[in-house]
Amino acid sequence: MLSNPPGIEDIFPDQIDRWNFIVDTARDVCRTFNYKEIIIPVLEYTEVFARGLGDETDIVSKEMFTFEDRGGRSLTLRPEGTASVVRAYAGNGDYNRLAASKFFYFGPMFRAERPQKGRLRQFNQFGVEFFGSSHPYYDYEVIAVMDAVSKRIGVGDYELLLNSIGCPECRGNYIRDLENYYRSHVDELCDDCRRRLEKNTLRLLDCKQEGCNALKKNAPVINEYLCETCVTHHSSLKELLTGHGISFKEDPHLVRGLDYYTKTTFEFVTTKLGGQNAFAAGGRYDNLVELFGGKPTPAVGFAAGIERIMLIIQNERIPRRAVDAYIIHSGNATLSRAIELAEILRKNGISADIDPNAKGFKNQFKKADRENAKFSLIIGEEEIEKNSVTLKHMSSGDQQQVEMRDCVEALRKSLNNDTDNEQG
RNA sequence: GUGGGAGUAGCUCAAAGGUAGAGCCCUGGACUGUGGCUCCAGUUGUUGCGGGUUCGAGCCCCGUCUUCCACCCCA
Repeated sequence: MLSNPPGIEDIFPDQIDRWNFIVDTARDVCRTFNYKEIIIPVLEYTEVFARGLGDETDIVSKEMFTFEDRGGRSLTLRPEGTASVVRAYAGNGDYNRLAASKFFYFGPMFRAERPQKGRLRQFNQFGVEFFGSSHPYYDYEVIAVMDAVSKRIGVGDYELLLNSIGCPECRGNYIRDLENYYRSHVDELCDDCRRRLEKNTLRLLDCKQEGCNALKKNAPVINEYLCETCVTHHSSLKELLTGHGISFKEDPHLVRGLDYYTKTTFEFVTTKLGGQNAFAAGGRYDNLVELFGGKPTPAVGFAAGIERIMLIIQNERIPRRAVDAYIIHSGNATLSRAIELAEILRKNGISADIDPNAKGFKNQFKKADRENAKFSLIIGEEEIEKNSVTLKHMSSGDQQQVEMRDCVEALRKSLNNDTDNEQG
């Protein structure tokens, strides 16, 4: 038996209603904020990520699926979406000449990590990116999109963590002092943190080891280093969030794994994901478009993990999409009438299924039941003689015989009634 | 990449180194034109794969694959 590569999974139909519920909700929320869907490629030149995310980041240095094409150019399966959207935006005059552009996307991402709960090698993200203004309203807006998605999906008990990591200027001062502070305590650090000290000082604040955690208390805090512009931006954002009913928790230790962030960073976190806690994360990246060769364009966005949200709501009941009509026949002439009926129903937008091999009504009713069919339609010898069809409402068991030509109308009416009742 | 646990029927799980089992599911029957409930019967299988130890391995050993958990990191 062949198997999947590790961390690369199939999603079978029994999970699809849940999946679509998440995706449809996200898409609909984006629509209400006037974000436009963009489809970006899965493969990019490696340079897009190396330059965009930073050579020294973990993702680029050890987690990418990279290979050469036949011409010897290095290609990489995208590990995230933002770099691609920025690449696309920067290179497309139809959009980058506009005062503002608003995009969202869905799609699979690839990272060569060791799989565990909530962490796959191929996973799907839903992401939102805004280009064209440094106004804190847009930081608020993308956060509001994710907050609305979370609420509508029913992600319970989540928290929004918020921080500002400043602009390159004020952050530079901060990192220098942070580095000095930790350097003076280097013998108290764990091995990982000594490495972080050389590679990515900000990540020292993430360590969960006891010794390093203790050092955190007296470490310099980013807030005190932010320049006036960054401070103003951050407090405006906080006012907007508070003023519009989005609660958040300030976390001065919240840093992101990618180099491109400036000012705002945020994470939506929950305790339901095992060792992982974030199901969406993002921030502002005011310098990335320029880095990709575009004109300087402030931008802000986030990405959410669809599989992680699937895990969070795995015990919630999601309405199951079921076939409208299961057609039951008794072979021969009744089968060909049954097939005709299926065709008529389908052309009228009513979903219909049929099993040509089925023998016996009992057998077919069982299948209808298993398919969760709303109606069973019987076409047997008796119905053929009368040119009629018997409709059986499966949940109530009610049954009526109607003229063949009235079948579509009768079904349509009953299906609408059911929908109204469900909604009411 | 590091460290630990696990892998037996479609699923959830049993089986002191000595003949592979239960529940659910599935198939059929009781009920030949009526599903869900009940009862009865039946198939559940290369014990992940490959080696080794042993008279004998689902069980012990080695390797490998997959999976889970944690670390690293991240959605």
